[in-house]
Amino acid sequence: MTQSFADLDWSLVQTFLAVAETGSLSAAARVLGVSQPTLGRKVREIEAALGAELFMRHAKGLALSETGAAMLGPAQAMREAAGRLALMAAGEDRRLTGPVRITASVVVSHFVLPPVLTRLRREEPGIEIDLVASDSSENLLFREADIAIRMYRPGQLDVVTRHVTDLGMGIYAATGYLDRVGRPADVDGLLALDWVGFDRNEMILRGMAEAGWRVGRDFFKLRTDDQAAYWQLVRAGGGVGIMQQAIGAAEQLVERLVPELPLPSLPVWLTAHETVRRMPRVARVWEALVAAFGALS
Amino acid sequence: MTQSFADLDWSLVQTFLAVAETGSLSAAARVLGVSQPTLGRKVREIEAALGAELFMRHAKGLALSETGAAMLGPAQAMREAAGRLALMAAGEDRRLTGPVRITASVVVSHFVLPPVLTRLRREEPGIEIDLVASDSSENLLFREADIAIRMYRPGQLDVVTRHVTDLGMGIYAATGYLDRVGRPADVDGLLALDWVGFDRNEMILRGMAEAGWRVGRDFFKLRTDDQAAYWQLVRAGGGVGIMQQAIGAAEQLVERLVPELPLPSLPVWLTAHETVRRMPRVARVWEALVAAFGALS
DNA sequence: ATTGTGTCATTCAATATTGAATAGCACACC
DNA sequence: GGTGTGCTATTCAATATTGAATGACACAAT
Repeated sequence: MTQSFADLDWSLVQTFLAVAETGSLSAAARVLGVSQPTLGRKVREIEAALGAELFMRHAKGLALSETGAAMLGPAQAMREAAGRLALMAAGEDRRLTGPVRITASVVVSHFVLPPVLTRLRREEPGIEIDLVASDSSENLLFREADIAIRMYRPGQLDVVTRHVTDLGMGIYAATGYLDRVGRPADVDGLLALDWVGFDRNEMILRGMAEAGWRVGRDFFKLRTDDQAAYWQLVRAGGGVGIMQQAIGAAEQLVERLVPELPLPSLPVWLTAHETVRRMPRVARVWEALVAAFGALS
Repeated sequence: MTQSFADLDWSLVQTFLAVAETGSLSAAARVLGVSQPTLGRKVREIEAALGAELFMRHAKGLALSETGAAMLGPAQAMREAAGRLALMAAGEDRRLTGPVRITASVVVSHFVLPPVLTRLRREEPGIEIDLVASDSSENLLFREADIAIRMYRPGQLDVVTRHVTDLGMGIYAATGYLDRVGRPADVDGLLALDWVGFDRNEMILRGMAEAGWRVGRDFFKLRTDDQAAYWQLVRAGGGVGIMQQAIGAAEQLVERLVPELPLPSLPVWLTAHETVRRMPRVARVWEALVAAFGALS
């Protein structure tokens, strides 16, 4: 029997939102931690319940229909309310055990956090960590992450921020690349080399401007906003790039260029909603991150 | 593994709301159409997921804790958003088959609608009807009902209203009661009898005021706001009461008193959200109700 | 034309969830 | 004290749901 509108299962709306935002059942399944056939059934279920086609099926995923697009507003309003609800409950949660979700940039996730979190897991086996490697800004207000590690000071309301370190930066190029083009003796020689940069992300442009180098986007002949891909391009000899000293130093395939050149360092901020920050297990992870980043200075 | 806050199953919030508003697992189970053990498990599940105690258990049900009370706001915001979402989808639903939810007062539900809905079921077997007998005002904005039958013109925004009939009212008393106290010859004799009235509901007081009878709440020696109980009290000889003529006429155990006395009639309004009203199966039920109430005039 | 990739839809064994039945409790009524 | 009522918590057979495996499809790359 078809259920009434008033009886719509709200978890179906959750499913709808995930599929709408990822663009496919498979991707949404990965995000939600369920299987693709399960999501397929749930999408059909909400479409049947509402008597409306919310998605148009394609070989490479699902696109929102007009109806589906119209529903995004209220669906996102539900998520906002659900996040507020979770925040209220967080104030009551005194458990030291349970999950903590951390979001950090791809590079920090790959190179900085693994040893930190591994040690924390040994010290606090009751705390489970979800690490979300993402260069986008998660919304802490809605409990999409408990702690965010950022390279800028977030300006969101009601969040606690703490400056934990400044990451020293260095200029690197692959040994193979340098063997081929020669090692520059000065800044002019350095700037004449091929450079790897970001695409739309202006962080490097701003950093170079701060160092007094007026360059434009086309100065970089290889561009990507994916930070992991960025470093792989540099490692592979794609050109000169900028990376954290701790990461560059650990890499055998690259050489640091012109080490005496002062570069602006990269500030690292921990961020959390103040209610969430007070939860015992989040506070414990926060302390561990403060100590770990402090040791990097 | 304890799930993360971000992964909270929204149907658990739905459960929380139903239990919070009904005050017990058993009552909420009846409302939601699931079993009491199922709701018991789901309440424990959301409490575990949020790491907070939302309810205080009692022998006669569950009372909200402070945390639970604080969560009502965002939970109700979710329901509001879910209702808006359902309304948007309703505009797309062109099916003539499926469920339609009607809410009407207890008396109309008991005495007027059964033959109407029975005939409609024969004519449109693809339409399923949920009849909610309730004297409270459902919220049509949130799709808590598709069509409401009311004795007053609703003032809600975006709803379509239609005045379908005026119900003639009459004064009745049980034959047994009248045999015992005598049949009044005039209005003074009538007012000297015992009367059955409402408790907090002022509808009868207002009706009598309109008829020029200034009486107070204590004029009624038997009082209930439950309209079915009201009529049963009159039928059982509890005193004089006012009822729709169609209902009074069909009842063998009562007699109409002072038929020449003009009473204000009771207007009947059909109400539906305008988007919902356009859905084919809701439009069909609306037509059937218009025709049925029209035949009562 | 062939191959590889990522997608959705289907099947069915495995797993999870549900609800009937029941126990136990608190309270009101007699 | 005994009985009736309405509640929550527990057990376990019945039922529903899930996901592994698979087929089919569209598209890009070769």
